[in-house]
Amino acid sequence: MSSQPARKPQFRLDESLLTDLPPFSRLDRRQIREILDLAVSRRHDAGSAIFDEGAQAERFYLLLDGHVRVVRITETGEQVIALHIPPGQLLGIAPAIGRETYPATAVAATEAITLGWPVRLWPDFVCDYDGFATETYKTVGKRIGEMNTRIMELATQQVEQRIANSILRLINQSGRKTDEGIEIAFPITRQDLSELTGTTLHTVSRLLSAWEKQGLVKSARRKIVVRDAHALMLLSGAQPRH
DNA sequence: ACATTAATTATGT
DNA sequence: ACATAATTAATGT
Repeated sequence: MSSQPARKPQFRLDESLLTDLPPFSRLDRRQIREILDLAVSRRHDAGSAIFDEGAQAERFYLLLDGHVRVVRITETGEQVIALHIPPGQLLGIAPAIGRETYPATAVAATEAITLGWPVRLWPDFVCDYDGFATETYKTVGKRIGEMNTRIMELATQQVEQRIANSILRLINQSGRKTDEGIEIAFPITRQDLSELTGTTLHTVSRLLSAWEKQGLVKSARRKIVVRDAHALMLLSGAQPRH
């Protein structure tokens, strides 16, 4: 149930793991080697926490494989999902926003592989590695932007539109094409979707059932396939550009 | 226009 | 067999 202990890779990690990822794509082979040799790789079981809200931020991570959801818990024990992180992105980058503790909990949505570095290396990364700072601040900006629009949706849109919008974002960021349509690439429950959109799992269930009858989506346990993204867009209340 | 409650059924280990 | 997930209807705000 819990994750494996952190360890130095007993075999050298291959440089190709990082060369195509935006924060590192401007670096030469030698620099990537340095970075990999400083990293600790770690495997996380699905459902296990990678780090906890409020804990001292000791490391920042790169998600090599798998999907992660970032979650906050309210006083009353209810969960709210802040966002999902697809493979290839940084997470736990508390130092980037001037924090010493993690602002939220990161849970592996699937089995996940991370690379981790001590936060004290952050300043070195920022000044030694060309493009690292600008790229990471770009992703921070994107995430803030996404959370921002979700706040707007929560305040103004109806449940149906919020769910449609969330599903559309999920297939944009983590969609995988199948013969049936575009599938959300990690397991997601009605409960998850309700925690993402501020509603109940019952309402999500009813809506998905209705959409399924109309051929908009096809869903099974912990799985959602979008068959008609365009129709979902129409439901989402997005303004068609004139 | 939604939540809540509750009962029932399906699905994966 | 058991826990988790999903459906459905009825009722409440």
